[in-house]
Amino acid sequence: MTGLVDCNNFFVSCERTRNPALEGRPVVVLSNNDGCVVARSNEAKALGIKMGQPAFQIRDLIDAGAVIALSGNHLLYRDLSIKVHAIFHRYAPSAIDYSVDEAFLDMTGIPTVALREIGRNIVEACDRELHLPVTIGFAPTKTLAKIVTELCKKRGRRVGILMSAADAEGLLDSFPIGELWGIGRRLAKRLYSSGVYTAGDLRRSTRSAVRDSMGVNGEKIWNELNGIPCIELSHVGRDVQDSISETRTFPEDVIDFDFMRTKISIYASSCARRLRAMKSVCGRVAVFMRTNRFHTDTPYLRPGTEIVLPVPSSDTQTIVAAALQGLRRIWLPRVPMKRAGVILSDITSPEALQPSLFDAPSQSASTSELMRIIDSINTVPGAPKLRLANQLTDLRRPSGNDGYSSSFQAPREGR
DNA sequence: TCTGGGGTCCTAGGACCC
DNA sequence: TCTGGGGTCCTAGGACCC
Repeated sequence: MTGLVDCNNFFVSCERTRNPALEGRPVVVLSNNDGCVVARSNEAKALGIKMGQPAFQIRDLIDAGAVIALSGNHLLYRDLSIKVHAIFHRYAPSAIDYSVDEAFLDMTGIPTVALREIGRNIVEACDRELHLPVTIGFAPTKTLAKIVTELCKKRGRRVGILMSAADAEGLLDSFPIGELWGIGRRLAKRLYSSGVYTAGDLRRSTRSAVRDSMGVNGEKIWNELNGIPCIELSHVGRDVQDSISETRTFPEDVIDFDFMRTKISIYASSCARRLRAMKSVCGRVAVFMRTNRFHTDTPYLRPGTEIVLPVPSSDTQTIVAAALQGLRRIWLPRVPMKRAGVILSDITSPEALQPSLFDAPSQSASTSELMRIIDSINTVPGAPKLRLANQLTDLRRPSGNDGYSSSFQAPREGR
């Protein structure tokens, strides 16, 4: 058996731990730039507010006080995420952290009576210690556990158990295909057109038909619905990630190269700092820009490129230089850009590094020491105390919500 | 007028190897 | 005129998740 434990309306619940007045009221948490809804209380869901809905579409409700809209406080969410996962691990013999607010629990060999007991203990501990509501579903596979948890939430229950896939018939027929784990908007649309509307419909399809139309992932979902566990979470709990990125949508379109260069430099150095925190190096630095995809009167452009470093590195100066080299390559004069970002990939540990036969190692002992000292000074969250000079152009122009002071008066380039 | 951010995985096609 | 087969690796794009 597998358990899935999931925090209810996580970001909203986090806010409620700090402000009990939010209890029982329609609350949403908004994304960067207060752009769209990324978390909703049950009361907000009841008003018909959708996940990802643009904030301007519910502006009237907010202004009228019918909905409380909060900007995200991600330091708080991270802190509570760590604490709630610690509770999951305390009560489950083996837990795999799956997301900021979810974990899968390995319940192999646990008797049914103990399942319910463990489930209740976790729910009560999260309530008592953190005031965070959680829901738990147990089932023979991860996909079925996901379904059980979702149905529990809809029915206001906190613990649910599905002993075998054979018992799932009615459950699956009531579960819309578009809400199934692994089925997104595109696949759902295709499935509707072939007459598959529920998880039950999918399970009654033949394995080969599912394989042909949905590939290996579809086949895995089909297996899991039939009680055959086959989804491995290879990427979770891994010590190094595949990629590190920092990307932003700007409040206003950007045409100014200096402004864009400043932003790319800031994103790249932030990625480099996170890379060093993982004690890793990267071999590739990608940079991209996007025009506004909602403007139908102009073409949607998304130039991007990738720089391969001669020697993998975690040095801020090396990574920023590569990102800016990429930016110069893809820059389009006079084309307004709405979004941009930096992605580091080909991440390895420096010990595993194969040094180049002919080139001098790019990361000397002295730059490593410099980075160590800079990181130790920049430990406080928010705007770093020490940064590269090319991040110090005038930021009075559109700045986005990245923690950097917009009133900072800085020397122009060359000083 | 206003529309998020950080990830992973799969697939198809091209380049290349022996 | 006729021109192999079995692979790997890389990349871009698409799809998905929370």
